[in-house]
Amino acid sequence: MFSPIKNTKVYEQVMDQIKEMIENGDLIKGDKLPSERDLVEQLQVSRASIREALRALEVIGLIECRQGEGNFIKSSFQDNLFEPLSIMYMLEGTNPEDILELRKIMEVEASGLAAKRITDEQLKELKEIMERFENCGDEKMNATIDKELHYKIAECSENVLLFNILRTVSLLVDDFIKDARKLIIADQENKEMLLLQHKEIYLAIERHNSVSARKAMRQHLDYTNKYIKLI
Amino acid sequence: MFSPIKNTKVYEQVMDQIKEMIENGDLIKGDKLPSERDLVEQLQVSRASIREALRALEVIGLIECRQGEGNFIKSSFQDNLFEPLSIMYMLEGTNPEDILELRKIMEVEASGLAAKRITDEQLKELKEIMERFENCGDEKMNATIDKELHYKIAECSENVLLFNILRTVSLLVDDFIKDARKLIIADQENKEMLLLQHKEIYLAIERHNSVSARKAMRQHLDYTNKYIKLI
DNA sequence: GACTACAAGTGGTCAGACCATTATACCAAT
DNA sequence: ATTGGTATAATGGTCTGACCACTTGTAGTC
Repeated sequence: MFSPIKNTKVYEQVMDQIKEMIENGDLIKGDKLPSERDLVEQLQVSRASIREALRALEVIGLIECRQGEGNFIKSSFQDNLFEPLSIMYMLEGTNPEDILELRKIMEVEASGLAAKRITDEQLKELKEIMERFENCGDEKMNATIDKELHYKIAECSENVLLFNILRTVSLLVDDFIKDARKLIIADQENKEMLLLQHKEIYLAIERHNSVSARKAMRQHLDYTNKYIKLI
Repeated sequence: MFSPIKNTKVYEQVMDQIKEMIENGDLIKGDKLPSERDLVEQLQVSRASIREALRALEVIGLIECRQGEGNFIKSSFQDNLFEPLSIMYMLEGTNPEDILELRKIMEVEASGLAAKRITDEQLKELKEIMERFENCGDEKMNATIDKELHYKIAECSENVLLFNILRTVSLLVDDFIKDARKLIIADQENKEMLLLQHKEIYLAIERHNSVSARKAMRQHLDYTNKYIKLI
């Protein structure tokens, strides 16, 4: 019958107005917001409220605050999801295997899409990463390149949303199972196995063979996931 | 050679301390934080800084602020991701089809997992929703039950992370293509088609047939996605 | 016993001050 | 002409103390 009264806080209204300007395109990536003191006059609220709103916009990844310079609309939104996802993971009583499962799902599909959509240009970049991967002795560097490779494949899926979420999920994996990667690579036999698996993925993508790419990625992640779970 | 000096702001330190207490389990779901004035004394900083930190924690979904009562650790984290994901979608120049594609990927896999893991109890609940879906004439109600069904299937995947992210992605879809669902349902022929498709999904899950469940869900989403893209 | 009115505690907002950092322009020394 | 210093203004960061708005509990009243 009745709907509850919503008590709109000032800082929420400030947030909304700024968000709206961004949605409307009045403010775009990299733009500088009016100074906090200007906003005080324009919006007729206290600076404290302005700042609370800005703080909120900052943590959701919309703006970037630089002391002495000003407040800016962020130009990269790649890491927005990490904080909230990390919190969800921590407090929702999540099974650690859930995250591996989720990553597998996304990575497999990303690989399939990449095989379909990758351009020659991107293929060259991917090949270059593969070569560095093969010729790399240092273990730490090896792990870095491994990440880079998966990252690149995800990017080639040409689905920004998938790419960014997958990236966030991978960060979570790294964060909570950070030692596993090293352990896997430390073993020489594994190392060769991994190299082989990556090669298969690469070749499938190169041939634009989506089915093979998904299969190769699935096998690869089944292998590494099994390893991680043992720890 | 050198690494940049990090200028740690006060509100960030406050955030970190509170987050740490939560990570350590000193504060758990539903707990009440000390009052802002208490925190001022304990942390020896101004209330403004405390409040900026609390605001930040609020928007990432960690705490809930209730005027007159206090600040509490949130007990549900289901909607944390929406804001940042929505922003990413808006500003990253995302192709609208990306989100449909992503939803399809996740929903198909969720359906497959649900077929594997669903309990008899959950099956009963799912069946009950299906029955309501069949016997429902009202279009608006129909859309609601449709959502409920997909939602339940995702839940039965027993992967909290997948469930929550899928839920968020679905919210995004609803938000940006909100009229499509009505249009689809408005057409009587479609309506029967959709009912049939849902039934197939349900039956596959009931038989714990993962492959069929994924296939049925994929066909269903191919159908609706095609419809949406026409608009 | 049920209702009312008040008081205490809490988050929400405001005003104004000062600190810390950055950018800029100008100047001096080389 | 380049480098380094200096003064200044603009901006974000922090602090203080006051008051408003809401929730809760309680003492008082009928």
